[in-house]
Amino acid sequence: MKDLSISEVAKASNVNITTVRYYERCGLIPEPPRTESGYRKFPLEIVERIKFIKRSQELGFTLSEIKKLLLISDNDKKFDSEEILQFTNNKIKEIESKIKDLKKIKFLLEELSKQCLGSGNPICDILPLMN
Amino acid sequence: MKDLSISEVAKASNVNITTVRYYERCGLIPEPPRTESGYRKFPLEIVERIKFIKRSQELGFTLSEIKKLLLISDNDKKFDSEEILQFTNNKIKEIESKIKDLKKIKFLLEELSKQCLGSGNPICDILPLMN
DNA sequence: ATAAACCCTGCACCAAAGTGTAGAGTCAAG
DNA sequence: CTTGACTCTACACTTTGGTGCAGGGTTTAT
Repeated sequence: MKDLSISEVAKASNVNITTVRYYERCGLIPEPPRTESGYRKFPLEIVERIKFIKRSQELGFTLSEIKKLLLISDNDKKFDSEEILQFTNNKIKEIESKIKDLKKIKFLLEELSKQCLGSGNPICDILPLMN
Repeated sequence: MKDLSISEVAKASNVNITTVRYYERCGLIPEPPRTESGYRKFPLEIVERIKFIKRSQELGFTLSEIKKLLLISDNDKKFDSEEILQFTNNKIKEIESKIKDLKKIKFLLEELSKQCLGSGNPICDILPLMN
């Protein structure tokens, strides 16, 4: 198994090369080993990790939330069971509520789309959607 | 029906007062009428609109995406049916995919939570989650 | 009628999440 | 053995989404 250079990682995970270094600095990805001359060499799995980070961001999580989730999943010993349990249970509730609201927005979009097809006048009440 | 002052709006929608002005500047909420002396007076519905904006952000949408959605829902004449149809259909797909990935993360969290309870060693592979 | 509590504009500043640049070393192909 | 592509660090800059003044006018409660 060949390691990856930073630019290979960047290309494969579809982020900017400087973003990879930025994630390392922030502790979102572990510091990789280096070559003699100081070049980073990443294990293949890093690509999945970065994709996970990017996707989680698109789902509305901040880098610091994502970092905590990753550390927990890495089985970092910084956290005790109690804290993990609290974190995971909170996040689960948060996610359930996000799914609920995304479905509402989806419904709204479907209405808008329908009105567009059958040229009825759009009467789409977006506003009380989040209650 | 009494109108609302900017601070009433801010309090009711749980944002900073300056955020309300910011949203106005960005065109996310319409410019409200003013009193003689230049004070903004908002209709009650503005609160729902701002809540919708905040929530949509938490769901991973940017202000400019949210703006477009709101304009479309306002039946702004800037867009033709074709464009609306494209926009809504794309967003619907995006949302379906977000829901899918949120469910995956939820599953991961449930695994982590379980491992925490039954003190089995955590072997939770977060990384290939998004494929 | 005078504080306290509001509101206005304009501008500067802030944090998060990157991006770009300078200056220097490294590697690989011809 | 050098030219072009790649890497390094450090630091400055950018964009998005706001926040915080300063300096001024307004409203309300006593």
